[in-house]
Amino acid sequence: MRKRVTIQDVADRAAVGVGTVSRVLNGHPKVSDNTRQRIEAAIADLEYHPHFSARHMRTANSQTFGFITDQIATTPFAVKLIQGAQDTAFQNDMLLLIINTEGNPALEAEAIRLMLERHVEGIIYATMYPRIVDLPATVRQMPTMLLDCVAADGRLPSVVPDEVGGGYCATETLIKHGHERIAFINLREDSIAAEGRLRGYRAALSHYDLPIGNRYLRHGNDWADSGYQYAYELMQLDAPPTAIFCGTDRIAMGVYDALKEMKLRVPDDVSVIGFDNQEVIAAYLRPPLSTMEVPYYEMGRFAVNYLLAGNTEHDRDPVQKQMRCPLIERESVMDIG
Amino acid sequence: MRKRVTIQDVADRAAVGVGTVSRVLNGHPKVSDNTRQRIEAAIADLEYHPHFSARHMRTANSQTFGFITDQIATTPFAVKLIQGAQDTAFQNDMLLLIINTEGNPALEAEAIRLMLERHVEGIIYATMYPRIVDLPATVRQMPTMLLDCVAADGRLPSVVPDEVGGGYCATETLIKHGHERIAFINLREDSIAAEGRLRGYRAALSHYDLPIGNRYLRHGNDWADSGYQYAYELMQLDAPPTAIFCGTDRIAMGVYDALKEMKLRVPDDVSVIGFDNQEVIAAYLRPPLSTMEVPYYEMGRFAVNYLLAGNTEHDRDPVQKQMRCPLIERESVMDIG
DNA sequence: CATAAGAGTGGAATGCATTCCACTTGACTA
DNA sequence: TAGTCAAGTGGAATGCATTCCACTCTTATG
Repeated sequence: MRKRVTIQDVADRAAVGVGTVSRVLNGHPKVSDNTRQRIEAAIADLEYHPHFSARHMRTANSQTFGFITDQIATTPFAVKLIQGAQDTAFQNDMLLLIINTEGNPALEAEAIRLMLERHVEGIIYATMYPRIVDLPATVRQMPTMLLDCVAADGRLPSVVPDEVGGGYCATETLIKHGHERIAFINLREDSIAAEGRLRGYRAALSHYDLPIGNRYLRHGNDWADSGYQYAYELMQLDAPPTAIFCGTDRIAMGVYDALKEMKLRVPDDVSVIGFDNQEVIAAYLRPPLSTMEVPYYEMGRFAVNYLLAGNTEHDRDPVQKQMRCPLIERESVMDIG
Repeated sequence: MRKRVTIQDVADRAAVGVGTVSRVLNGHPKVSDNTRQRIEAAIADLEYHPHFSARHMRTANSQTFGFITDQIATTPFAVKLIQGAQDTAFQNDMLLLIINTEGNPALEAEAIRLMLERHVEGIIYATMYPRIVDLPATVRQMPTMLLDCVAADGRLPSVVPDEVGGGYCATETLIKHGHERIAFINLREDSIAAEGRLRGYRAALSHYDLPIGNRYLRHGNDWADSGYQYAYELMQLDAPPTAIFCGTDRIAMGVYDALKEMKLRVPDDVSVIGFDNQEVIAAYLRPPLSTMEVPYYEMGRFAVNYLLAGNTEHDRDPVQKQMRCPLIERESVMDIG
């Protein structure tokens, strides 16, 4: 193994001082063109690469963000969050150090410690569904951004999807297609997502002067089976709904199955709209499912950009960004009658 | 911002030399208990954290692996690969630096450069479906492991799923349930996965003395629509199959739809078996789909363990590990008749 | 023409943990 | 009792890029 090429070797070869090489490396202005070229040639000749750690002994920036997730495997959404963050970071010459803690507080503390030690320039803490988190106090030592969650004390900046807006938009879309009896099979009642989507559903009904009772409202468990079960239940009502808004695409999957068994066609007999835009489901259901997309990629992007912008006023009034959920139109919604 | 706590501060507080503190930090043996305790107390008091870069100036180990993926977002499998690698790394005090290159060669070279600069102790290069890759020569400078792909020249260690074994097992399972007319709707013909699964299918048929013509064989596009289309086609044959093995769970999703439309029940009329164990589909189809699982998590784990073991004989005969795909039994297969 | 102002450059000091040589002590051996 | 050895310890040297002060030329200014 041959010895490492250092900045001194480059300086020697180009017959300049190390300071000048460093200036070229870091794009400082006051270097003559002639010198710059000689140095660049030397760098290329020697295949010199700066030593990351040596560089960061003097400068604070590690060009690295930490990315902590509570659960990766359970949901496919994680990837988009990570990818949005990763792409944006990479475009800005930053790298992401990723640790998955499975929500285990001990691992979490350890993860933060390791990141602190490596002088990450900021930490993104992402959860796989919106919830309230309470992070170890150690994170306050550095810029931190919450992704898909909010701090218990509201003292950390965060990005979450605009659940209310999504629920509103889905419902309004159905209303604009002439539907008046719109059912909503929501996901687990005790989640932030469920609560927001429900608020949006009600707001839309009320805005268009439709009744907002609980007749057409159900709370499922976000899996397909509850969609299946409640679709049966709803369609057996005296005045069955003409449209069903589902809290997740998986619920919609169950709804499709039930409707098919009842010989009802989507969207001719019943319009269906989902939530999440979980590609593998929504795009391959027949007919393809119209659904609200949660902009995970953009959320990841936003988080990194925020950190990059260096808004580190931790304490007073950090951003609590709500990201709009766009409607992905496919073929499961049509005008009534 | 108060000044950084250094090892010197700790040494002063504990009234020892820096060398001794370093010894405690790194668990070297020759330190008296008394001294060790004083130093540990000082570390705790001062909230001292070693400076990663400084440490790393003298020692080669960066405690970091690089993880490069060609595509993250397109498939939900990525997460498992990442998680398996991440968990295993973390358990061994290593961190993962993750870069997603979307298969763009320029980004790939840049990613490798950045990782080289940071002195990662190894690189894992993961693709989202099994294929042959040709990596920039720069990776040969450090231990490298391929995940779900193989090197064009076979000179890098790799882990891939045992596609042949998976195809064999799926087919054999159906045979053992008494099926003799077993269709196979494979995925895109030109992929390594398709080829392997087909070989396994044929091997099983042949091993049990069943005809291995192409009558029941179709090549789809791995989406649901080809499953839908070919299921119709197959069931209209003179002697329709009694079981359908699908190259992906998405294909199985389409098959289910077609069978339902034809009023055929799964598994009573037709048994179905998938491939991939894509949870959101397989577990929520009705009935839940039996399918072959690709052990992504274990593959990630294997890759890290291999790197950890420090088997760096790049050149001569690197491992080409094939990971067994287990059968996940659900409810879509039953005895014939 | 003297001098001020810049441009360009060299290189010592710096940051922090590790390593290793040299040293002190106390215990044990002959 | 002198001599040997291991355990325990201190601290200077080290690794490498950045920073900043000091210095040398040019070029412009009065």
